Parts: sequence; C-alpha cells; structure tokens
Amino acid sequence: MTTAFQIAPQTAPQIAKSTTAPSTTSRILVVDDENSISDLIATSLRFVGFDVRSAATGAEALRVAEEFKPHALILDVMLPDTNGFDVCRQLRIDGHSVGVLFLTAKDAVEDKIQGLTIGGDDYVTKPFSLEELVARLRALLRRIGAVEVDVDEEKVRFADLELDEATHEVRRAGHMIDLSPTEFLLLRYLMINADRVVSKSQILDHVWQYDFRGDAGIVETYVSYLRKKIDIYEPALIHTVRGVGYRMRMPPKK
Amino acid sequence: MTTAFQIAPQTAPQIAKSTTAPSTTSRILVVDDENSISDLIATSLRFVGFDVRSAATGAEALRVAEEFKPHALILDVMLPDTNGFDVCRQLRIDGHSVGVLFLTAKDAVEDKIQGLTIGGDDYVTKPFSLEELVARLRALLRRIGAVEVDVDEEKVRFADLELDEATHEVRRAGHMIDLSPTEFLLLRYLMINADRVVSKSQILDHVWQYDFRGDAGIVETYVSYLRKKIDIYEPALIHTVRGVGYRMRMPPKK
DNA sequence: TCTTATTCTGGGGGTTTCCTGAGAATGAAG
DNA sequence: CTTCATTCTCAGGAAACCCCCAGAATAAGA
Repeated sequence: MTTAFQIAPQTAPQIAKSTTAPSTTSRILVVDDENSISDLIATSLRFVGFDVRSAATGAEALRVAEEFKPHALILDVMLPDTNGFDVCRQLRIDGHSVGVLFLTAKDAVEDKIQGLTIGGDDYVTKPFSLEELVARLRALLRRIGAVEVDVDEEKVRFADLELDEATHEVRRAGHMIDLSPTEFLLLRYLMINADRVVSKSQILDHVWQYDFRGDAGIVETYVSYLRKKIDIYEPALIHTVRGVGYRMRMPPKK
Repeated sequence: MTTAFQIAPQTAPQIAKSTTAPSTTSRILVVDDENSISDLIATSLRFVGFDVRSAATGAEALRVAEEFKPHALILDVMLPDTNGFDVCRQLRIDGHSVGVLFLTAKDAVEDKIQGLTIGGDDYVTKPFSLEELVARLRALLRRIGAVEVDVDEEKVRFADLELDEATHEVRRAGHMIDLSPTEFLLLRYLMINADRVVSKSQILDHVWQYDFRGDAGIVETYVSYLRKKIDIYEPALIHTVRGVGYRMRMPPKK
C-alpha cells in the first residue's frame, strides 16, 4: 500500500481574508535569524492583510523599527547578536509602544521565559502552527489597543455556529460544544474560509505545526471528530468536495 | 509549559474601574538602578493604566519629579548615589506631596523600615510579585487620597464570591474562607480576569515573585488548594481549559 | 455493474497534561 | 528550641489528546 507523503508547500495561501481583515492594517515586524521561519511568517501575515517587514538581527530590528514604527513585533528570543529581551527593552526605551509576541523553543530554560507575558505580551513556542500564531497576534493587538474592536468582533460566526476567540468557547444553536485545541483551530480555519473549498494540504499547513511530517490522513480524522461534535445538529455544515478538500457551507436548498 | 491563548491580564477590569472612579490617571515615578527591575515594573504599571516614568539614580529622580509631578514613587532604598530615604526627604522638602512605595531587600535593616507607614507610605520587599506590588500601590494611592474611592470599590466580586482587598477577607455565599497569602493573590488574579482564560505562564508572571525558578506545576497545586476551599460550594467556578489555562466563570448554562 | 480511488471512522497505543497527596524546606510565632 | 502555617517539589495515577492504522463506506469512472 502506498502512503502519500504530502508535504505541502509552505506558501500555501490562506484564501479568504476579507472577513477578518483588520480595518486598519497593522504593521508587524518579524525578527528571526532563520530565513525559512521569518519568510513563512511574513508571507502568511501579508496574506492575512498585515503590513510586514522582517529583520534577522537585533540591531537590524532596532533600525527597521525606527522608521517602520510597527504596532507589534514577532521576536525570536534567540538572536545572533543579542536576545529578544534586550531588543524589546531598547525599543520601549526609545518610546515605541509595541506589543511583542516572543518566539521560543519548546524546551527553553524556564528562566528564559520568565516575565514574557507582562505588559500584554505573549509568547509562542516553536514549532507553531500558523493559525495559532495569527490568532495570538490578533489577541495581542487587541489587548494593547493597536486595533479597536467591539466585543462582538472577537467572535467568528457562520450559520448557527459561534466561535469565541477570547474564551475558546464554541456554540451551535446555543449549545456549548467542547473542543480540543486542535479541533478548535481546525474549526476556526474552516469557518474563516466558509463557503470556500480548502484542501487538506492547506489545512495541514495552517492548522498543524510547520514541521509536521505526517500525511494528510490526520485531517480526515479531525474532520471526523468535528462532525461528531458539531454536525450532530441539522443541517450538516462541513461538506467534503471529493478529490479537492472540504468546505463549510449551508447545504443547498433543494 | 505550554502554549496558551492569552487574554488580557488586568486590562479589562482595570479599564472598567477607571471609568467609574479615577478621573485622572495617576502618575507614577519608578526609581531603581537595575534596568530589568524598573522595566518590569514600568511595563506592568503602564499596562494597568498608569502614567509611568522611570529614573535610575536619586539625582535623576529629583529632576524628573520636578516636572513630572508624580502622585507616587516606587523607590528602591538602595541607590547608587544616595538612598531612597534621602530622596524621599528631599522631595518633601521641595514641597511635593507624594506617596512612596519603597523597595527593599528582604534582609534590610529593620529600623530603617520602621515608621515608613506613618506618612501613608509603604514598602515591598524584593523579590516581589507584580500582583502584590500593584495591589500595594493602589492601596497607597487610596490612602494618600490621590484617587477617591468609595468603600465598596475595595472589594472584588464574582458570582457569590467576594474578596475584600482591604481586610484580606474572602467569602463565598456568605461563608468566610481562610486563604494563605499566595492563595489570596491567585484567587484575586483569577477574579480580576473572570471570564477570560489565563495561562499558567501569566499566572506565574503575575502572582509569583519575579525570580521564581520553579515550573508551572506549582500553579496546578495552588489551583487545587483553591478548589478545595472555594469550589466545595456549588457551582464550581474555577475551570480548567486543557492546553490553555484556567478560567473563572459561571458554569455554562445547560 | 465492477473496479478503483478516496474518504470515513472506530480502535489502539503512546504521549502529554492535569490533579492530588505526601513530605521536605522555609520562615514566622510562641 | 519547638510548633505551626505556608510554600514548594515530586511522583503516581487518571484523563485527555494526538496520531496512525486498517477495515468499512462512498463516490467516480470504466
């Protein structure tokens, strides 16, 4: 038997964006010395509607920030010249009021990740999934007030489905539905791209960690999980487009 | 330690409060020669809604105070040029009526600290936790009348829980509950962020001393303690959001 | 209809996360 | 010094989670 190893292209774009695109385009500065990572992030963020610049070193970051005036930084704590904390400190001394989303290795020493959540900041461990990164970035921007949002805007809706990004709650027709983190991200991705077909590769690229090497079969499994939780109600919203992917939509009235 | 969706620490309730009482945001001057400390404090205070400036020496503090006219100082007693007491004395000679929150090492000489509280001042020993620092600062501002508050505002409430900041008393449905200091801070943090998910990292960063080197497991332990004291009553209010953090809320209806 | 590719789903194993109890360290109080 | 409260560490077990597999079901094409 043949198992298809699908390593989807990292540039796979998130198609629909107009729905959640920020009203004012926020400027984001990505700082990471690994080009593959910063490109991945930058490309993805651009697609989602952000204004993005990147830097590979702390010094460069400060230079770019000076004239770019970003609303937020995505900042690797491990940099060739300095560490992320010093960059952050220097920036704030210089009077920039930026939010910082730190990138840290999963196994980072405890004392390295101390105090990262102070001042509205947050951190994400590598490897991450793009969906998660973007979600956290949005939350950060809201928190520091870089973009103004009314309470209702923290929710994603489709049909009688309602997904609250702040509380991680999902309801269908008012019923609370309990989802695991991965299920939550998957559902969110489907809802954001509602009425569009998304391929399994796309889903893999956005919902799973960027170093995930398994095959796309896992997506089937998780779609199955989701259906058992949200499509036990009528009508079914998750539809498969054979040979192409999945699509969330209201069933066509026959 | 894991990923965590992160929602605003103290911002929401803070903002909510500021609509009711403090007509003017209080100005705070932070004086400490250790950059990491003063940054930590400044960042945190700014986020909570204060107007903050910092200084690294006594001389600089006096200079900045001259034009900044702070309502309160957070002042390290150990400074490179002088000590905090002299700075304080000088300030008052110059006619400023400020409250002072001294920062002192744990093993500071007792008699130096004696009598600090007479002028409405207070002190906090290093290392401290941000929750405690902010709580003490607020108390100080209230005491010196920099902000006017009605009595009821010293209490934090959620559901049938009531936490009195002034007396350190906690009640659930009228029953007095006895909490240790750490338990109290933890509960307070959870209540202030009620209805939001807070990660273990956030809790660690805010409730524990900034130099704590243990792992986040201790948060689990303390949540466990808290539950045994406050969630023996129905309904349970502390909920865990697996892979994300904890959340205080009324159980979902139905 | 028959064949084949594709998708669905239940089951199982390995891992992670969480909860809790027990006991050691610390520090304050008597 | 002794006692007690508090804090912290550690470890076992339970539960949740994630991933893969393999057979069943389904749709498409011959």
